[in-house]
Amino acid sequence: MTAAPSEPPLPSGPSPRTRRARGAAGARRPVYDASSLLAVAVQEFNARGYDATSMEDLSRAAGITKSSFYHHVSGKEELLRAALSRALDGLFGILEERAAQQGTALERLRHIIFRQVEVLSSELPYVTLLLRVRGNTETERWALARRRAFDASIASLVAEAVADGEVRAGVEPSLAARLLSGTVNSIIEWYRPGRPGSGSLPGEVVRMVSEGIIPPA
Amino acid sequence: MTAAPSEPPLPSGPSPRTRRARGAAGARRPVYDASSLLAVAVQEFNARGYDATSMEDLSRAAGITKSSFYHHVSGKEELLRAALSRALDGLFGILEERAAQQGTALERLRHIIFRQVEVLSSELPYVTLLLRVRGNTETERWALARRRAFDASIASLVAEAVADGEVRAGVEPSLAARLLSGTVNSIIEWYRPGRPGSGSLPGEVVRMVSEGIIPPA
DNA sequence: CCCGGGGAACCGAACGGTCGGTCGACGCGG
DNA sequence: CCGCGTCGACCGACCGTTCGGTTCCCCGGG
Repeated sequence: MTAAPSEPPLPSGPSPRTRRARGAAGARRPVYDASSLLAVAVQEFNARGYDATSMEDLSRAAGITKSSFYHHVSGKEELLRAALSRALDGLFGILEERAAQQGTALERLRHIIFRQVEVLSSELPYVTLLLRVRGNTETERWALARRRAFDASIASLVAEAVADGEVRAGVEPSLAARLLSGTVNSIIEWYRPGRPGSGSLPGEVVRMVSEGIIPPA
Repeated sequence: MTAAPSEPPLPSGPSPRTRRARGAAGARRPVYDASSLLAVAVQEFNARGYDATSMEDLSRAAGITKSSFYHHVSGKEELLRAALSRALDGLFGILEERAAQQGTALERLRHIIFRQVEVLSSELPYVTLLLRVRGNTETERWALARRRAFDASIASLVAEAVADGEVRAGVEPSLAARLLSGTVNSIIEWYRPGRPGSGSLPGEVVRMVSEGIIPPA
C-alpha cells in the first residue's frame, strides 16, 4: 500500500512565516527564524517527551519568554506537525531514488535500508520524534498513517524478495519486514552524531541484517 | 499471574452500582484489587502515553470515579513504579536461569534472546511501558538505570562471544549488541497476544538475528 | 431473630497548581 | 512616529490529589 501522501491536517494558522534577521548583514542579536526555533523545540520534545514538554520549557530553551515564542510559532501542535513532516519527507524521499526502483528486490531493499540509516542519522531528532508518536491528536494520527505506509512499502519489497527466492528459505516475509524495520529504527535509541563511528554505520547495519552474526558454516 | 481471573475490566456501564457478591467462602474480595487496577492503568498508559493519560482516564477505564480510584492506589507515579518493576523483574529473572549461566557465550546469548522474546510477549504491556520511559521523574530514572544494566550484561555477553570467535568475523561487539537489543525490543511495536503466530516467535527471532536473511552461499 | 457498630467501597466537590494560549503595552531602530 | 520584537500579566481548562460524607455488607451482642 503505497498511498499517496495527503495534505497534513492544518486546523488553523497562517502559512509558515519565514522570518529573517533584521538587516541583511547587520543582525545584532540571535534572531530566531522558524526553523531554528523548530530545532530547539524538537530537541526538547525528544528529551522530555512531547506531552511532558510545556511551551514555557520551549521558550526557556530558546532564550526568550513564552509570549515572544508565540510571536514566532503558531502553537505547540504546529511545531509537532512541522517536525513530523520533515522526518516523513526524508523517509519517503528514499523511495523515489533511482536505486530504490531498479534492480532485484533484494538490491532495492538493501539500498533502502542503507539510505534509511543515513536519513535516521542526518535527521535524527525529527525521526526520533516521529517514531515516538502515539496518535493522541489528528496530527499524530496523520503521521502514524504515513509512517505505516512507508513500512508497508518495505514489507511488500521483502515479500517480493522472498517470492523471488533471493533470501534464505523459511523466512516469513511479514515477520522479517517487521524485524527489519525494528532493527533500523532502534538506531535512534543510541546513535548520536559526532561520535566516532568505527566504520560506516549504514553499511554495518545492512551487513548485520543480511548475514546475521553466525559465521558461515 | 496475580490478577483475578474471573473479571475482566468491565466497560463503562451506566450502572456501576452492581456490587460484587462477597466470596461465599467468606474471603472478602473487592471488585478491583491492586493488580487488576494496575493492568487497566498500564493499558491506558500504553495507549495514550503516561504523561497524556490523566487519572480520570484511568478511573473511567476502570469503571469507577477518580476518587474511588484513589481509594485503591496511592498515586499515578506509584502505578508507574509497580508496572516498571514488574517488567524489570521479568527481564532480570532471565539472567538467573541456569541456561543463561552455563555453556558457551553464544549458547547463553541465544538462550537469553529466546527467553527475552518470551518475557516480552507474556509481560507485553509492562515491558512496553518500560521501553518508553523518558527519565522525567526519579522513578523513571531508576527504571532507565536498571534497564541499562540489563542491556549492559547482554553487551558483555556479545563481546565474550566475539572474543571467543563464536560469531562472524568483523562484527563490532557494541554495535551488534545494540542492534540485537533493538531488534528484540522492537517486537513490542507490533506483537499482540492471541494473534496466530505461524510458528514460535522466539525461535524465529533467534534464527533471524543469527543467520540474517541472506541464503547461505 | 433483630440491631447497631465498624469498615470498605464509593462518590461529588473542591483544592492548589500548571497547562496552552492571548492581550495590551513598551522600547527602540528605521 | 511607525512597526517589530519583546515582555509581564492574565485567562479558562485541566491536572493530580484530598476531603467530607454516603452506601452497603459483615459481624457480634442481645
